[in-house]
Amino acid sequence: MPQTHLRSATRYGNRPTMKDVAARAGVGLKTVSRVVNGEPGVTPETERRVQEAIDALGFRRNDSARVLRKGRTASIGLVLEDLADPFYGPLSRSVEEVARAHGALLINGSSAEDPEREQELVLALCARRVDGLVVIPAGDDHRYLEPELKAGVATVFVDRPAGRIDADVVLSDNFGGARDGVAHLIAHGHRRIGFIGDMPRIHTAAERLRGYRAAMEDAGIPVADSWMSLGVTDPERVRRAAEEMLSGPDPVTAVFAGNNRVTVTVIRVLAEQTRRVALVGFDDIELADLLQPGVTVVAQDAAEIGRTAAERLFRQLDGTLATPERIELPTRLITRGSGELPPAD
Amino acid sequence: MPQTHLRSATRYGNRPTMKDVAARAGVGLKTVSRVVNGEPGVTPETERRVQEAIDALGFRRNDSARVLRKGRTASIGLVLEDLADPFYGPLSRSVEEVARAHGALLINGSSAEDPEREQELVLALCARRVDGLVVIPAGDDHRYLEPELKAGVATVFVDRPAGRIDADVVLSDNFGGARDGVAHLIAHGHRRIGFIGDMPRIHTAAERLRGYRAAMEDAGIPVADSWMSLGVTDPERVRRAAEEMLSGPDPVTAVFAGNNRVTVTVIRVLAEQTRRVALVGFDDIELADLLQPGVTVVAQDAAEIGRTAAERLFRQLDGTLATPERIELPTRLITRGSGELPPAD
DNA sequence: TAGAGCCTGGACAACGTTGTCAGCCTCGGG
DNA sequence: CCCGAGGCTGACAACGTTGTCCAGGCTCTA
Repeated sequence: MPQTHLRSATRYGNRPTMKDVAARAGVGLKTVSRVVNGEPGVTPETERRVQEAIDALGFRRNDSARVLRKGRTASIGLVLEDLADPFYGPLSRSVEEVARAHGALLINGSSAEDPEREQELVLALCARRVDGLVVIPAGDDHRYLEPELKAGVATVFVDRPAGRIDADVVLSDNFGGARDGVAHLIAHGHRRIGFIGDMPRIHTAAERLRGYRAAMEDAGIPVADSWMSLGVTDPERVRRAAEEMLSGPDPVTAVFAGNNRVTVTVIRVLAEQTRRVALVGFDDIELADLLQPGVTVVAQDAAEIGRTAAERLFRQLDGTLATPERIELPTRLITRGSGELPPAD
Repeated sequence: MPQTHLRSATRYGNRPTMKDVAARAGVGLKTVSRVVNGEPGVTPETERRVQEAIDALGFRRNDSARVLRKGRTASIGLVLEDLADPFYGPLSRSVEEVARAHGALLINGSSAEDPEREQELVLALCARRVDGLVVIPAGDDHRYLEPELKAGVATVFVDRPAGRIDADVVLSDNFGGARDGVAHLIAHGHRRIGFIGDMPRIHTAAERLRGYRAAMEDAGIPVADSWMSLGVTDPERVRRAAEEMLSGPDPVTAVFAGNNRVTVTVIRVLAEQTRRVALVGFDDIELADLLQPGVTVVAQDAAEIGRTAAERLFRQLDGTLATPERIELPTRLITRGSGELPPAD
């Protein structure tokens, strides 16, 4: 009995289909479809019978089949670095809100900062025929997306620009934010200011470093190599880097931390110091105002970034958008104490 | 020209199909399918030709069609309360890790603690024919899931049990955790201990309240009504509640905070007090160790909860699982200072 | 050298839905 | 009373893929 075999091999649990509903209600297939989709042209009486059959059988429309027929999936993909990072929670949430407002579901995945995994994820999402993609890129070459773009998959990059393709990107003014943060320290009398950041191959890290250098140069302060630590990322190495620049021959009186994880580690190190060292961090951290002293930060608005990106995505889908653009959102310096400490030699 | 009209109405951007690839490679449709899926029985030479055509056309398999044919979607749904809540980031991430290990994608949505929205989301996921669901319930009646369960959708509830249906659930030992936390305060000499928690209709909140009462009763301490604040959830009201129990006629010397949001607000309130008030919070919070004093908490392992739930989900899908079970994970008391303060009257 | 068996490739149906179109039935007007 | 219009309804094909099954060509052995 090939029929039976086929069913057991390809299905598990037998879900009722429109055909089953039609049979039970004694109507045609298409009539069921009309009722399910709220299309006009069905007698109230017929509709009632169909609805009854639907409820009795526990019918649920199969959206895979629907998608196959209609072309659009009403779902968008979000590829980010790590959902466990507090920066991405609100971002993801705001993207979801916008998607919901457009009747779309959100599928997401974490790249774990691995370019290969990013590509794998993005292509899996494309295979699901998501209507659009919001990508926080891990890699720096996105030419693999060209066929998708050509096929009409709306795409917006977030936090960092796409590599080697022309696409929308929404990001913070990393350069300006870092420059302002460092300038803030300079304004409070600091001259020996340390910088701890991620690998400069990451766009945001490079921009923030550039901001640091610009602020120093604007103030006419030459930067010692020992003040900069680039590419350290795990807490242990950040800790060592911080300790070194605090105890070297030319010790810093203030530190600019390149991202939230670095900031947290630096706070721990500073808490152990007897000397009061000023600190400004990029990215806000929770409870920053409750620490002693409060932590001064350059804050990005993750929710706003996500919202902007998602809205742009749907405008691409509406077709009301023309050429790719780069949208830079301002950052905000939040003073809470740690950045206003005077230099202590 | 109905053909043209159909295409423009249902598709946007023309994606190549296996048929197109087959035509270009000069082979049959099924041969392309074999190459795409790595099935055996294709000459290396033929495979090369097919692969070339795939690359040239930028072909990407349409998983909607595949799903329609195969029955399984290799995707699971996660419905949680709010991705922006720091508890759910790690949870979501660990569910995703497990899904990835099983070759599945994760679709997620936030219910915003609204039962209707939860149902809407869950049903949308079912319409997508997700293979399984991990749900952090907002509502307390999940009978609407019965047809889905019967149809074989694997389902695991997290953090709170399902309402009115029999399903797997993975949660923390909320009762035991709260009891231990309060007992810890009692052990440090406190007798007037406040409790601030969410609405008792939420299972976790009710259990934690029960733990509080049990610890007090075990110690033979009668509880004054003015020590308990139930159902407050927004920061402003939590603040008022905390201030009241601190300044009443029978002021508390310690507070047990029922969840992380409450804890944060209580910390702010206590920081303004001259008197030293002890605090133990349910749920860990970031940087809790850097505050003065460090915040003692009853910690849940969000990642472990997510992992456990997801693994159980896939075991349901393997068919290696029989009856629904309730899995309770232990909590961990982390002492950091605030819970060890002596009573100060 | 013939027959058996294997390997490769392709034709075809089916998955569940929706768009198209044609047929039926009813109702109102001539 | 008949005809046309318009409202309901259902038959059918198509979306892109995969499972089944068969044909044809090859190799290997007796």
